[in-house]
Amino acid sequence: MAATLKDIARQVGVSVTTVSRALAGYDDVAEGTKERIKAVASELGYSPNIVAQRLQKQRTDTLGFIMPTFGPRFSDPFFSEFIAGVGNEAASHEYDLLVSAHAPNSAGELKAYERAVRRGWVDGLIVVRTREDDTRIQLLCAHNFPFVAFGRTSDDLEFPYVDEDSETGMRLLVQHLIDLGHKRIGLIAAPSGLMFGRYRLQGYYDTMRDNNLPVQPEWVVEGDMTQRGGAEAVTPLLGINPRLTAIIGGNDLMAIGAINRIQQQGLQVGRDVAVGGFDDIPLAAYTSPPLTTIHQPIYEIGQRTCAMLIDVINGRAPTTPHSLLTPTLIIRESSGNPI
Amino acid sequence: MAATLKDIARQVGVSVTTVSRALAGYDDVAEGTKERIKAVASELGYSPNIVAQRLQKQRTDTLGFIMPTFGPRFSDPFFSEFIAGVGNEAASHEYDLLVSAHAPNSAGELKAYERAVRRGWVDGLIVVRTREDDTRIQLLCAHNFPFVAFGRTSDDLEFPYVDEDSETGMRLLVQHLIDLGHKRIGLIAAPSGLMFGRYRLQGYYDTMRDNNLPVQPEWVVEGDMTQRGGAEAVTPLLGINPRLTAIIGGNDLMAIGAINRIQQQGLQVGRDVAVGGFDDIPLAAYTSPPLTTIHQPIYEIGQRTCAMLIDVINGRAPTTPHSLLTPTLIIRESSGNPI
DNA sequence: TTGAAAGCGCTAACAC
DNA sequence: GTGTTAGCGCTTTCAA
Repeated sequence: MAATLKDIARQVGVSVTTVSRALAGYDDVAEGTKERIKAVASELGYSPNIVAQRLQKQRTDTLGFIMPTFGPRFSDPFFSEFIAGVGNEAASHEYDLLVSAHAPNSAGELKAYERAVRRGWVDGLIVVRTREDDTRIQLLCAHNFPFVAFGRTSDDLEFPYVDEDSETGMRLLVQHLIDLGHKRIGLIAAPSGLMFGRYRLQGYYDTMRDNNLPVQPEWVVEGDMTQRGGAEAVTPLLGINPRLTAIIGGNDLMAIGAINRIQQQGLQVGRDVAVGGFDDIPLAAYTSPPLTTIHQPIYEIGQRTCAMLIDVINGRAPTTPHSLLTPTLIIRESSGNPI
Repeated sequence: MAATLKDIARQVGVSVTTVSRALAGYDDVAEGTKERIKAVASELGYSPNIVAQRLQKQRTDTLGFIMPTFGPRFSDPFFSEFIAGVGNEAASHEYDLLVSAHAPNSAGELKAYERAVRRGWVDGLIVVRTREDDTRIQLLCAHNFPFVAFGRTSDDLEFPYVDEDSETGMRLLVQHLIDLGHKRIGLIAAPSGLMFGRYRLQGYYDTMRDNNLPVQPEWVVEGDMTQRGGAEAVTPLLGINPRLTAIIGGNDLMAIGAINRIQQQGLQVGRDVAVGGFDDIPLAAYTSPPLTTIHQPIYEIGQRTCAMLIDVINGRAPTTPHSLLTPTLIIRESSGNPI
């Protein structure tokens, strides 16, 4: 099959060692030999066997990413953009990216992490969608395994992370709605246990309180982060009397589901009910009406997380082990005019 | 760091070979020895070094997937769902999935394929979004490297693929619109060069012709597969006089962009202009109005492609080396009522 | 300037 | 039953 150092050595008539050194560009190889070796190497279409290199170097130059995915028909734009960011950054440092998927909190998920830690198939891991009491992170910390998280946790473990300031993001959005005159604002929250959901929830409560707007418990409903979940969650919210004048989706997907259901009920989004989202997925600009939302630079976050991980792996202390990005408010039509 | 066979061997007082065999479950190891070895192994938290195993076995148990992605802010639901399908199938066969991303037709892309072929870091590759005159496939065929494509090509190379029957899919959609009374139907086509775009285009032309409906050249405009592309492409289409009564997006993303732009022009989708898409991404059911489209089971396609690749790698001839899936028409509101 | 030898961790053919 | 030996392809001392 593929040519090896041995093949080249035989053909040129030198030792494997010399070939290795010639190709590695050491300058203790005679010019002539080097030339011949290089010629034969390219003639044979040689490239080093990466597995052998890795065994010898005792590192894999591979990063792992275990996607926490619900069900099969899963299609969260977050992941494709995040992977693109991580992947491109990894590639630019000559790292590969190993991807797998497991349902969050499942036995399979934790096993995948354990295997990653023990079997030395990746040099480090990227963890996303952190959870309160996150067993993945506890495991990684306990084993002192290199990783960087996108998101924080509630316990007091010390680890490097990148996160967006969801709380501030949500404050921007809620305040925007309040400034438009809304007082009864509902929220479709992320499933409890997810850290970012918690921050978003906090931002919602705090902003309402700061504006002296009491929140009724039934104004907050949990959704499963999908359009369908958003649509289903909005039904009870619309049944509330007096009617809510605004509804926030804990992410854009749920906001889009909510818009759909609101319209099905014969109400007009942006006039009868204002809607806001969170994430600013590419589609958000193209819904009808276009979605007011909070923008997070997912692609850049992916890059940054990846760069940080590579630093960690190479024993370089990241310049900023905890980086918190401030999201921005994108006002479109779904939040409507002042009332 | 991680425990090795040698560590266990030393501690138990046997040879590395015996340990290897005991752990592999061979029955030519004395019960007592086996017991002790297993005990020490688990005590030490041993798991085999995967890189060493791979070097020795001369296979990586890893599949490669190089995503053809345009620009950074890229977020095609197709990919996340496809990866999930491939990844889960791979995992169930104990294969890993290595993912990277390159712009289609870029130099970097082809290099990535060359490296994959030469460096033995993956046992096989998955190729998607096949193109006419596809250099990736030519390369893979020339090197006899195991791969399976999602999509066909225009040349007569023989290779295993899974594909959806885009032509039939498009026929279903166009006929549906014609049955509703439409005669002037525009199309936002996929970029030329993409095989699936070609089939879809063909399905469009054929169905129009079969219904004796002449097509004006300006009815067909190319878009770049994104919402933005769809929105931009729709502008010239709307300028046509007499106005088109229906517009088809070459994929759902473009259809969604088209809907957006049509509405911005003050026209009502499903009444003034019917719109159809292609793919049935999860969001399609939640646009306003919900999108009439052609459903393809991306997740299953991913699984199937992956399963086929694993067969190929293991020298099993796939039962069906060319599998063509028939898509189905999903009628929602964007195509409107009969006119 | 070059080569022999060892070793990364594992498996397997072949003795004992 | 168990150990010895060799080898996967590569890098890296250390001697020549």
